[in-house]
Amino acid sequence: MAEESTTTTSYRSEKYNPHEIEPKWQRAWDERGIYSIDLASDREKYFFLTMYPYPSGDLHAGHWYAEAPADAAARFKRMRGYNVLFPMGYDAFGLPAENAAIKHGIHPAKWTYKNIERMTRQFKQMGAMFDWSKKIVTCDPEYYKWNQWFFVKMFERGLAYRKESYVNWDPVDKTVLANEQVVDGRGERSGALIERRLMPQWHFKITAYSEELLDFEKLDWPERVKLMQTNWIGRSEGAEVTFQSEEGDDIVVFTTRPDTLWGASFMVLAPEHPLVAKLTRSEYREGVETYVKQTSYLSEIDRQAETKEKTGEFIGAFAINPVNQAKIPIWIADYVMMGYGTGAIMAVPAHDERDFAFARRYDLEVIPVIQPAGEAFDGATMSEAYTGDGVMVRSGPFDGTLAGKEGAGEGIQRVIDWLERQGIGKRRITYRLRDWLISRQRYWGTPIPMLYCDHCGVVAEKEENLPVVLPEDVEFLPTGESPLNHHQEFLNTSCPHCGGQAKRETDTMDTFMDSSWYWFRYLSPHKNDGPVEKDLVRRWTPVDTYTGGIEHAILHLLYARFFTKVLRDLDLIDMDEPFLKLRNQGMILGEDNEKMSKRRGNVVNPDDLVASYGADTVRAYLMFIGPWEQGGPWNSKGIEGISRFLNRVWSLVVEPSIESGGVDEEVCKELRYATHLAIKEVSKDLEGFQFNTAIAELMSLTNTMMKIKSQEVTASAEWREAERSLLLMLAPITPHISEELWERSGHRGSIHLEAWPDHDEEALAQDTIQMAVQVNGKVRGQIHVPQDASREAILEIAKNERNITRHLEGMAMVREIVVPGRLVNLVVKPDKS
RNA sequence: GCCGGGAUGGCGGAAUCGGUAGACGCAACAGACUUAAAAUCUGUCGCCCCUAGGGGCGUGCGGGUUCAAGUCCCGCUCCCGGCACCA
Repeated sequence: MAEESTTTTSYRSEKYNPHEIEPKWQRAWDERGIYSIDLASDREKYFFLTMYPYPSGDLHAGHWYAEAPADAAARFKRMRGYNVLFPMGYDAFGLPAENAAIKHGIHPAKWTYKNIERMTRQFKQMGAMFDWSKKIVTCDPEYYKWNQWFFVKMFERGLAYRKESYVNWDPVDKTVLANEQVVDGRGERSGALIERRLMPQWHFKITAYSEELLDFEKLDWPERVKLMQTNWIGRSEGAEVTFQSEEGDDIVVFTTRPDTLWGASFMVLAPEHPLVAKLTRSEYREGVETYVKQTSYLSEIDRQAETKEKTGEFIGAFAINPVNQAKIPIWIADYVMMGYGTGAIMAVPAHDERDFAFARRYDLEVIPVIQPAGEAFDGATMSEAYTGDGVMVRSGPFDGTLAGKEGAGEGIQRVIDWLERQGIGKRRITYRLRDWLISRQRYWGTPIPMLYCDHCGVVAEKEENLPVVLPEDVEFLPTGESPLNHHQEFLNTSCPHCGGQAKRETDTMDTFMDSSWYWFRYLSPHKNDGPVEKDLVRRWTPVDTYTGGIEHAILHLLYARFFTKVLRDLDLIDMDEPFLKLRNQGMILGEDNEKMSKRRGNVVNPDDLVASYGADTVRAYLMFIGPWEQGGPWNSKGIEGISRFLNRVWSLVVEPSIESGGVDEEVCKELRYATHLAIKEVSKDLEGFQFNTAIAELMSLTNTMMKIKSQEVTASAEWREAERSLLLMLAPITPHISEELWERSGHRGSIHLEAWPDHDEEALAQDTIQMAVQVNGKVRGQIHVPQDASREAILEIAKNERNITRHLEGMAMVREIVVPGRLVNLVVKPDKS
């Protein structure tokens, strides 16, 4: 840096130099420990949580966008007097580490910890107030031990179980993939066509909590997130009805439209339905088996992709409709899913679009049984299914009953009651939600602490033997197969019950397990006699505010809610919900308004930005760009504006005023008004995560101060108040420059330990107010009236305004509207007299 | 297909218990400072008409309610997100 020949002998440079002050204050804060939290303090707690990142290796613009504004919001809470816990950690298990191992021959652990170190350093450059003494790293045995402990507890309670399940199998990488890792039917990594395979897999019984998970009563969450979860859980009310095959086998179907039972003209079973093999007649067996085989090859994704054409196969058998003894053909078709309801449906083509399409394709009967007024359906000529309300017809005892899903639900309820009385059906609620498949055929994850003993069967590892440590001396095969399958020492062990030979489970847990309870662990990251510290949990949770990306609206947030309820039922905690308030930030886009990607070359690198502008400018610009929930495109010119703003604040405080203008009482009063208006607005904005408007307000206050700055004014109490307030309000947003200027303007102690300023409503009272005057709804002039002017007085002044008088000429008054503090509207019409 | 969210200057965005549209910033233009440029400061800045005082139009499109509509209602268009044969 070039030496400037300044006249001052001071050690400090008079120009704003973030590269000098930012590292200086980061060190000072660290040394003084101003952000280390006392969890036992009596002050009111506030748990501010942001979603911990995956340690990919570099803090990118998206991380900054997620964390810097969250840091500002957390700092604001702290200045408001709360004892704020704002922790950070790493979601450190997962596929990329394993891929790096296969590709570059570096061990996942080494790769991960190296990344964590680098990212932590980058986080510190941001100037965030994370208390790093609470850091957790999920791939550390002291963390994942408790994943295993929970797993065993859940196994003991029947909440973790093993069953055959269809999975996305990547034949090249020889592993199961999550649905998100399958793109257009191909493996994300290998590009291979994904197959559907039936494999024994561990599951968590999240469906046991379906109903409770639909209750968002206590939560201040975005509507769309609640809605997405509600849709995902997919509750449907209806009935189970038992049909019978001609041979007397019970075939149970689920329907939400029992009022259409009399219109069932065929039945469809899922190809995997257990009765298919038994019911199929020999002359149809070949066709049916071919069809079943075909569908089994299709992954669920392929099966869903073919939404247009419905296919199926008649199995040669018939079922008896219990409501009218009608004999209807039984088909199999892949549009019926084994995983939902009972895997069997009664098909009512007249009143269901899918059944209708199927019926027309295979020329099956269509029997209308719901008839809206003024129409007469004919099954043979109907061109589409009728799904609306109407009167039941051809429905035996129910003819004439109003039925349907929309308004008149009466028919449905009455039919269900009747079915129950007849003993052929019962009321039933089904959910779309499936149990959580937690097995992953991977290395870099928490080992599932289960064993397979020749004598005792499936047994859980003993608590004192936990953690089941992931062996480090493994060899990664280019096939992508988990090295645990070949690690003899890990694989072969003894049964904790009988002591005999046993094999370990080699699957590891889905990483969503780690993130389902991590926030509890921040309270006692190194506790070794239990997963959580009960006293601290009672005192500090639930989390008051949780922030993160909308992409976790369903999975992570639903799993975390489920886990909280499980922990409650295990008597570990006493709350129902983990996160009281949720806010989602949007996505920061490239300058071309597209998602940032290396391929597009529109990536902005925060390290470079910090190098040219300093962290404070980057923080503030990310907050200024637009509404936080909305995200938006980066603008390399836009950040210049913030840079200018901070330079203006700097010179406002540091540079002496050369002008002299005399103290004007009016000017001081206006300054006080501007200060208190800013305090009021900025407080409101930060409370509501409106960082962009908060900064706009601070800019306005700065502009006002710049305009009136003079030797005399800067000596006034109003100026000192304005300057002090400005710095205090900037502190959460731009912590370094605020601290530096706080010190330079003669304050002692850290600004970050100061209280947030309060506004004085009296300072906002004005003697005269400006009002717009409209004539017939168009603004024609402005008037100034005393604060307490009466309606009559206001009208008097309005009518005498020059331009208004002109517009009133030759007009007759129809109506006079006065909106206090806002405007006057004079409604007139041409005077005919 | 179904369910959400959105559309405001050249650009990012303000303003929604209906009450002066365009705060704040970017870009642009003009001026001051400078030999010059950069930086900085001052001013202009929705479109159109007008010599001025002013006036017309304007928040995706078409209607409506109202003294008053970016905001409420009805009908569309386009964009973004979620779910996708869930019986």
